[in-house]
Parts: sequence; structure tokens; C-alpha cells
Amino acid sequence: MKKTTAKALKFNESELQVHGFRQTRHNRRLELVEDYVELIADLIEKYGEARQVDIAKELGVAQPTVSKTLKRLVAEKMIIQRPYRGVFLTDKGSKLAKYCRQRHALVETFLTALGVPSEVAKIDAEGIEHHVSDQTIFAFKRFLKSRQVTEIRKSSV
Amino acid sequence: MKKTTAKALKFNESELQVHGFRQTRHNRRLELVEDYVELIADLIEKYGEARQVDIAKELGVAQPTVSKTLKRLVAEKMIIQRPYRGVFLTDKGSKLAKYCRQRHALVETFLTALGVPSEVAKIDAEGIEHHVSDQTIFAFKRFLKSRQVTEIRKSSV
DNA sequence: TTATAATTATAGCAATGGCTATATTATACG
DNA sequence: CGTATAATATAGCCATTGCTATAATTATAA
Repeated sequence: MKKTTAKALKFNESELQVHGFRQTRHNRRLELVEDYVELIADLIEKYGEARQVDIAKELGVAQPTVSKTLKRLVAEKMIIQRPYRGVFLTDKGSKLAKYCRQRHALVETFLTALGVPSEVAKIDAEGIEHHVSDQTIFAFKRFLKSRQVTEIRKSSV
Repeated sequence: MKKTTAKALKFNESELQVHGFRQTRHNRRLELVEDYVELIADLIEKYGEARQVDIAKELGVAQPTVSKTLKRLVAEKMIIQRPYRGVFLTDKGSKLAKYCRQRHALVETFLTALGVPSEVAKIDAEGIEHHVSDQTIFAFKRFLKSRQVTEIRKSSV
């Protein structure tokens, strides 16, 4: 590459790419928060509360790691900690959890419908969910709907 | 949750979940390496070489950040640095890049075929690509193939 | 050939997300 | 009503991925 190469890069073209990487980095920073609120919602639903030890076990990390991350979630007003009574979601946290769980379920359902074995779909959905835009979600839903129609047609023949 | 709750958690059920989170954390650690080798391959293809400044511009990060990451890639034997001449992929790096680019392209193609607007598909694919297993890739391919058949049938009517 | 410009490296800072080991505190049970 | 146990917090470590500012080195062009 000659001296002029840096300037020669067509930024009209590559700006989208930069944007893609930035968006992805941004998503990556949200992943952990999303995983936590989602899991906390699950635990509260199942057991009535979410304790650090259980969060740690589910995530496969050590309890002090959870302790530290929960502080961040408190700072971000996602949760409230009641000493020795577990953590609870704020309105903000609840909303995020609801959104994440729906999106997660949809991605998993979509992958399964596409023929991915359910256990693999579970794992992949865990990673993918944080990176699908609303528009992709919309496309997934449309696909599922069209499949449903196909299924109905088939069964009514 | 009562005293016994931690033990009450059914580990047969949650082990899969733990595995999912672990797998995802593992994937997250590979993301950066994959992004780099993929981008380096692209730059070499386009310009004959990949320099730090260009990598930095494309990724939207500062050059010292790239400098530091490249050291890691050298340690992992993914690239070779030729002083003031840019970086080049080793065999290992080339293989990874090839795999990533194929997977990336497939994800993007898949999303587009599903009706996701191309610019959104580009961005989403950037995030999703690192989290799709071979089995999901396989399902994506199958979908594309079936669509092709449909297209052909339609056009031949 | 030497000065300038481009390229890369380094220093030093901050935030994040892990870990182990070890306090501390609340709850529950005897 | 104390005390053992469970739950949480803290201390202190490390690696990673960012950043800015600045130094050092190489290439290129005058």
C-alpha cells in the first residue's frame, strides 16, 4: 500500500462497515446486562427470588463475580438488592428482561423451526439473541408465520 | 428461597444452560480474533496489504488498540508482522479467515434471503456470525437451497 | 541525502469481567 | 437466645480491550 492508501480508502463504502463493528461492540457491552436480567427474571419466576449463588450456578461463574456485576446493574438501575433476600428487577429491568426473553424465545423457536436440533438451537440462541435487530426479528416472525400457514395447509389436505 | 434452594436447583436441567453460557463466553473471546483475521484477509485482497492504520479505520478503533491486539495475534500464530509493511496471515490465520468469511457471507446471504434489508443484514451478520454453530450453518444452507428450488420452479412456470 | 511524513510502538490510564481467599452478616434451628 | 450455616461482601490478583499522548523508526520525496 502506498503512502496515499489510507486516504484512498473509500469511506463512503467503509463507513457502513465501521458502523457495523461499532454496533457490534456496543451490543457486546450489553450482552452481560441482558443475560443477567433475563436470568434474574427466570429465577424469580421459578423460585420467587434470585440469589447470587443461584445466578452464579446458572451462569457457571463464581459468586464474587456475580456480586460485582450486580453492583453495576444497581448503578444502571436495573435491579434492587434486598440484603440476604436476593435481587429484584426495577421497572427498567423488568422491561429489558421482558424484551430479552421474548427475543430469546423467538430466536430459539426460529432456529428449531429451521431444523436446528433443539439443544444446539438453545446454545446458539444464547449467543445470537443479543445481535438481532428488530428488523431481523420481524423477518424471523414472518418466516414462522408462513411456516404455520404451510403446516395448516398440509394438515388440512 | 429457602435454605435448601441452592441444592434444590435441578442440575440435570440447568447444566445445559450453564453449557450454553460457557459456550457463549468462549465464543465471545474468539470474536475479536475472528474479526481481525477476516478484516486482514479483506484488506490484503483489496489492497495487497493490511496496515494498522487501515485496520483501525475499518474497525473504528485507535491505532494503538490495533497494535496491541496484533501482538496477541502474533502470539497465537495467526499473523506475521513485517515492520512498516503491514501484517500478513499465516497458514493458520488464512484458514481461520477463510472459514470466517464463508460463514459471514452465508449468514448475510441468509438474512437477506429472509427479507432483512441488506444494510441491516450486514450489521446483524457482523454480530451473529460468531455465534452460529456448524449445525445452524447447515440449516441456513438448506434453507437457501430450498429457496433456490422454489425460485427455479417459479421462473419455469 | 536528508528532511518530512507515514507508520508503528510504548507508556500510562480506565473499565470490564474473571478468579481465589477470606471476612462479615443475617437467618434459621436447636 | 445463641450459634452454626448460608449468603453476601471485600480484598487483591490477572487479562482483555479500549483510550490519549508521545516516542521511535522507516520510507519517500525533494
